[in-house]
Amino acid sequence: MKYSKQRSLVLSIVRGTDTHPSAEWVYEQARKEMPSIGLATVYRNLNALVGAGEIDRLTAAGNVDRFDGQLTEHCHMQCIRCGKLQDLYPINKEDMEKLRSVICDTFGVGDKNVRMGRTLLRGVCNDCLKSEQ
Amino acid sequence: MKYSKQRSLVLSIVRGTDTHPSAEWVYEQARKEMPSIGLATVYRNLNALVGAGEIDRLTAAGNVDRFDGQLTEHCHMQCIRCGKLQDLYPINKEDMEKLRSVICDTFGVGDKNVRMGRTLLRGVCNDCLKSEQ
DNA sequence: CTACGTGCAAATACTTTGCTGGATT
DNA sequence: AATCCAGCAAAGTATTTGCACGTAG
Repeated sequence: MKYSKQRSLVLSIVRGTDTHPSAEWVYEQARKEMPSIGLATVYRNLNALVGAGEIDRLTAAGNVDRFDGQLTEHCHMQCIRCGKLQDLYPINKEDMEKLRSVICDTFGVGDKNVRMGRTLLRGVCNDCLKSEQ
Repeated sequence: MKYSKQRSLVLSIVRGTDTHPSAEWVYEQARKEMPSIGLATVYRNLNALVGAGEIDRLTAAGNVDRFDGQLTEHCHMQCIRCGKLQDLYPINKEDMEKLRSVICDTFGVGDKNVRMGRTLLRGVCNDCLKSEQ
C-alpha cells in the first residue's frame, strides 16, 4: 500500500488517541495539520487502513462508525441505555484466550471462529445503572 | 402503547422470522398484507417496538440495521470477512449465565453490566475459514 | 512512468421528521 | 374527546463515487 502524506496523517491521528474517533473528528484533527485535506480522503483512508488491518472499525447502534488504532487486543462494551463505548482490557492478559475458549465451548463453535478483539459486548454502564436507581 | 393495525403487523412479521430482517424487508412483507402502509411507518414502528423491548435491533458493520423478534435469549455472531450474521444459542441454556460471569470476571466489571443477549460476537465463519484455505 | 491517491462536488443509501388527517382507547 | 398514529413528501446524516489532476514507488 502506498503511504501518502494524507494516509500517514490519518493513521497517526487514529493511533494517537484512545477516544474511538469518528471520521469527522479525524478530519478536523487532520485539517489542523493539513488544511487542504478533504473529508472523502479521510473516509477513503480510514477504509483502506481498516482493510489493511492497521486500525479497527467500531460499528454500534446509535453511533456513527468509530475507529480504534490501539494495538493491544481488547474488547469493547457499549451501554444499551446511553450508547457510550468503553474499552475493556482483561485483568490478566492471558485470560483473553481462556475467555475465548469458554465462549466457543458454550456455543459449540470452533476456536478459530471467534476474535475477542473484534467483539462488542453490550449491557448497562455503571452511570446508567446508578440513575435507574 | 397503542397497538395500531400497522404496529401489530410489523411486530408479527418480525416475530415470525429468524432471518434478522431489515426495515426494507419488513416493509415489503407488510405491503403484501396492507398495500397502503408507508415505509416511514415501518421505521417508526420498528423503533417503537425496540424501545418497548418487544424486539431487538442488530447493528453491525457493513449491514443496515436488522431486527430480531426471537424471545429466547441468544447471542449473535458476525463474520468479519463476509459480514453475515448468525444466531448462537448456548448448548445448555444455563451456560449463558456462567458465560456472563466468566466475562465479567475477566474484565473486572459487575455482573449487571453485561447482557449476553445484546452482545455481538465477531470472528470468521466456517465458510470464510474454508475459502481462506 | 504508471498505478494509485487526492480534492471537489455530486450522488447514494438509509433513516427521520413535519404536516394534516385518521384511528385507538 | 383526547391522544397517539398513519401516510406522504421532504429533509437529514453519514458515507461513497466520478472525474481530472497529482504523487509515491
